[in-house]
Amino acid sequence: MRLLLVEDDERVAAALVAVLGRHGFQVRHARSGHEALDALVPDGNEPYRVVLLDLGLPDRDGFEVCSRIRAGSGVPVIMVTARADVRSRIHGLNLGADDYVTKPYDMGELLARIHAVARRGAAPSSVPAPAPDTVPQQRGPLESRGIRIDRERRRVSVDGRDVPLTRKEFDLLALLSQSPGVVYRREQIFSEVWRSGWEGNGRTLEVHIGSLRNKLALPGLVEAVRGVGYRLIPDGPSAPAEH
Amino acid sequence: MRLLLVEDDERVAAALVAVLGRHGFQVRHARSGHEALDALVPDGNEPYRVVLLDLGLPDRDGFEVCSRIRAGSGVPVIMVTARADVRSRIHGLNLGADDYVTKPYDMGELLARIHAVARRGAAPSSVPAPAPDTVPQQRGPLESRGIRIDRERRRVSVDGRDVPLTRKEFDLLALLSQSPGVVYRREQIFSEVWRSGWEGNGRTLEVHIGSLRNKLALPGLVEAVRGVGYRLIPDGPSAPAEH
DNA sequence: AGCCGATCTGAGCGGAACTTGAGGATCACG
DNA sequence: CGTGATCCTCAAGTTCCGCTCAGATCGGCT
Repeated sequence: MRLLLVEDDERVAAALVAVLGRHGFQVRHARSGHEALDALVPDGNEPYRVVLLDLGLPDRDGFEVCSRIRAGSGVPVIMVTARADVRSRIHGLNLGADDYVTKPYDMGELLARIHAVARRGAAPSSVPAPAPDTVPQQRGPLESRGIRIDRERRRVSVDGRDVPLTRKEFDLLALLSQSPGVVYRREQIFSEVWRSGWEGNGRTLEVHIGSLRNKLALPGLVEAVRGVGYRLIPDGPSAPAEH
Repeated sequence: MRLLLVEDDERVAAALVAVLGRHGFQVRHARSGHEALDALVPDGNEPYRVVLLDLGLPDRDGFEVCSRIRAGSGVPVIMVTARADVRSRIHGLNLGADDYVTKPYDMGELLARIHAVARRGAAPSSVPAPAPDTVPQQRGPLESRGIRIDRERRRVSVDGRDVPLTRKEFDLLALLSQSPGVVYRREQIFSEVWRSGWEGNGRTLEVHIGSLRNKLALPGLVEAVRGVGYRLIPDGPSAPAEH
């Protein structure tokens, strides 16, 4: 059974490869997200049954790698990370991870979880051939429509103008901008931007969306999807053709 | 989306039913393993997408219920229990559970995990009745007849043209397109697209089908099956038999 | 404590989405 | 063919949901 291990720490990787090997896995070790994505393109070989995604500290990248993997393949992903906070867990799972394991973990349990997702199997290799135009996944500062998002500095600028945002406004924008075009449902937004388990009682979300909108001053950027949630309209002509 | 909750504590169950209901699940509550197994035998209704298995202290029984469920059905199971020790975790996962969550848990995380296993979907049930409808579950964008359904973005396009749909219209199309050719019965449609088992009194369903049809402008795509429900006519020349 | 910005809540508005009802079309079956 | 059941269309209601504004509350800072 082939397994793809994504791990940037050589020593951890070596240990894992050894253990997994002893348990019957044929492990391919990728040192970076980029290498992992390369390894996942179908090459006629037996496909990977599981991806073990363990990016050390730059977890932001880990999340991104996860959603990119998910965008291009149906292979099950287990995120393994030191970030144990609930927000990160939820975020990882919502991004498409099948399981989320925090360090330190028990090796036996990890093995059991690997088997669990492996036996559940890959989704119908999501898009066999045709997926030309999909996945404009965002990396680094989002640069579209003149918007620049600096996640580390928590800074946003539009056409060079610096736009000061409050915490919630920024988190909201950061979340939505992760995958421009995809609809984030209300519950998902609440669970990721607010403390989890919190049910938005009043008009909280709408108000923040509102203020985000007029601070950015980019009409049509943040679109409400009635009864579902919100999304960002990506660059191009989204063709707001009416019925 | 139907969900089976197995929980022997009434109060815990009530709370969970409430929360899950608010998050769009149609929850059936089973008080015992026996009841759960009963509930799982196929009865023509929409099948359960996830089982939440939460047997309080008599965990021994919990394990047994899990493996019995697994023996008879491919439905994903999440074990929720107070037993946090590694041995139990491993045991549960090896018995066929898809995830193992220990109390106390974060509600948001539980929801995320439910969604994770639900989107991975049921494995072909090992034992039960002849699975005639091999349900070619659609994962990536559906591409057939020039119609493209992007569930993440909630976008539908026909021959490249973007077709804006309302919520019900989209949900309807998304449901029917899950298994093109298979007839969805009215009650089934109502229980999936509308909340809670509510028998559509008026001509609601027909109206929505109607507007879906002329928005898509693909004559013959959505077919009514008299007295039963609706279905999508798949690509091929399934029956050019004119009369 | 007192200030000030950020966040939350509630009411009202407007419009999109949904529902309902009636009449006409179509189908299955005798 | 005739008839009843079922489905489709159209044009009202009616509900629901997102937007805005204004005031209340929270929380960090001096």
